[in-house]
Amino acid sequence: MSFLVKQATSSLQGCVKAAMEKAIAAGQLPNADLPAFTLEVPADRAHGDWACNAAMAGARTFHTAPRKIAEAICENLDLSGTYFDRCEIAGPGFLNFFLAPQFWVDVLRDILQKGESYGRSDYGQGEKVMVEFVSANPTGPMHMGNARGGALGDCLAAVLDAAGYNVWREFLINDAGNQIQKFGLSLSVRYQQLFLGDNAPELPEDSYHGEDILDLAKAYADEHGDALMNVSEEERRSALVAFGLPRNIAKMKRDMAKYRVEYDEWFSETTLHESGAVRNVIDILREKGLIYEKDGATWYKASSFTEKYMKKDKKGEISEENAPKDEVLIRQNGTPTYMAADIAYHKNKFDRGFSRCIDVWGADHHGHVARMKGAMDAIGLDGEKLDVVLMQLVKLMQNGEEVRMSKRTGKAIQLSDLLDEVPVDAARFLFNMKDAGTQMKFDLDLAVQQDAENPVYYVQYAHARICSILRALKADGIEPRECTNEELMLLKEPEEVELIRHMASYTDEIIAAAKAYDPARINHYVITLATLFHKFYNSCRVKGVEDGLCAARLTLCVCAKTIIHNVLTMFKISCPDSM
RNA sequence: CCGCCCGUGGCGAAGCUGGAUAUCGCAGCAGAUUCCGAUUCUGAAGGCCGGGGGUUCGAAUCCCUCCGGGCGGGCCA
Repeated sequence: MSFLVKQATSSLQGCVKAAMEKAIAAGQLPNADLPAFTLEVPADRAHGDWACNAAMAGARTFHTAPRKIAEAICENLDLSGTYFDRCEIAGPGFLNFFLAPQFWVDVLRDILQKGESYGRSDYGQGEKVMVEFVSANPTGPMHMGNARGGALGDCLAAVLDAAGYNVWREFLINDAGNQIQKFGLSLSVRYQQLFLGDNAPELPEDSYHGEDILDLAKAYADEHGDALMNVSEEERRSALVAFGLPRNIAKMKRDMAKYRVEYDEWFSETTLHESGAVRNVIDILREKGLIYEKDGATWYKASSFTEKYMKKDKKGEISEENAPKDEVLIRQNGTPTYMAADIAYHKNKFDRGFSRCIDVWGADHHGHVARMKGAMDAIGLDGEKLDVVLMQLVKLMQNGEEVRMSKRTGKAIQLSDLLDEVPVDAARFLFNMKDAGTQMKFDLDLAVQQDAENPVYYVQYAHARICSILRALKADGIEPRECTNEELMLLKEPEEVELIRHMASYTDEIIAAAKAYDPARINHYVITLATLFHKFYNSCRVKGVEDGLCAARLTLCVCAKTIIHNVLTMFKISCPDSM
């Protein structure tokens, strides 16, 4: 089912078209193709509820001054059967349409009737989409970037769900490959250092220097003593990995749970190697003649596939410096690369029936995007169905200064540290304040602030305030009730109409956020909703006004409460009745 | 060198599938509560939308170029 705003817009679109055709038939406009035009909500309320640029857009094709066209359209306009009651011509030739009060009444009824499902739509037609996000390396603790990725990915998934997609949340556990080798090596060195002191080997530059590695080595030593000092290096590493990896993964799961992120699946990369899926994609590429051997390694002829997804210059070419390269899939030493595993992983996703896969990656992976999309084409899938949301990195700020985070120094700010200091509500809301592509600063001081400067409190306060009003009136024996049209039409103060207008656009806003993969839009939306409610509250009284108006305003409160509740619940943020 | 992202009042941001007088918050100034929660609201002040060029009826928005900041260009992931 379509929703009211959409209904209003499309009916208006039809009316304007019909009016132009009528004007042509009547000879008021020259016979020409109808221009493409848009309908939008003007910034200035004096310009009506909807504005149309058809007259200006048609100036060229009709060879007529915009205002004349506008007059011709206006004269032939039939608004009966729509929510609009009049049209004005303004400025250079804008057609400004004004909604009849019945529209606002129906918006309120719509919200009341849909309740918790208000905002949901069938835009996505139940299409199966996967959002893979965070997928942090299990060799160490999760950091601030993962905190942003977690909020972003989870909220994106929530928005897609509300927009009618069938959404699956997934975490890829990179429990295989090079970084696991490095993990084993690092653990082994730390373990030996516990027993050998200065005689122990040193930790190589490019291994993991974090404190967590030392902690794991100690934990092993506490439980099993020096048993691993007398075995081969290989055996020692694999024992330590077998000990450390499950602990790290369990910690990631605990952290994500605390962060209120629930995955449908934690997918293990190892299964791709064990099941032969990695070998399988290489075989597929080999059958297509896309594999060759060089320098003892196995290469995939990636360049022509990657090229399709790279930005071309004016001449439609890619500069030499940036020319796509072929990729190694199996190293000289016989181990598959991340590229090989990732191709297999994405094939696995599509094989599971997802028609669209969305990956949330750090911006430092952007070079990988064109390669992965190209690889999908190469194995006979469709790279266009893989969407990557690149997320810029986060700077943690405290006292106006950047708090450095570095895995190397071992003094990294971890996700679990953050969640000890900052309420989950605040973290989830603040990390979803900006579009993924924008660099962001996370202000620790603001996040723990319990006042209106902190947007999540501002929004929660609006909800608590509405609940308080409802309580106060209930104490007087007044409860929300069904209102007549006449009663609801008493809501005509500017603050009331602005509030309803904004509430009417909620479903649209969710769809827009889903289309743009930008859940932060909903945070902005709900902040504005809270602001408009506070403005209404300050200029219109609910309690103590005459019965019909009181009932209507109570309805308005219930509707605002419903939407704030729906947004906060969707984003897994608590929605207090009092604070 | 090449590529990706970003640049909007003192600070932080919204607006970016082109529309009318560029929006909001913070800091600072002036105000509002006998009354539903002041964690709120009202008003004034503050702008060559990084610079320049182009596209057109119209550009913060699209294109080119330059400047400034972040990130990347592995048989790392």
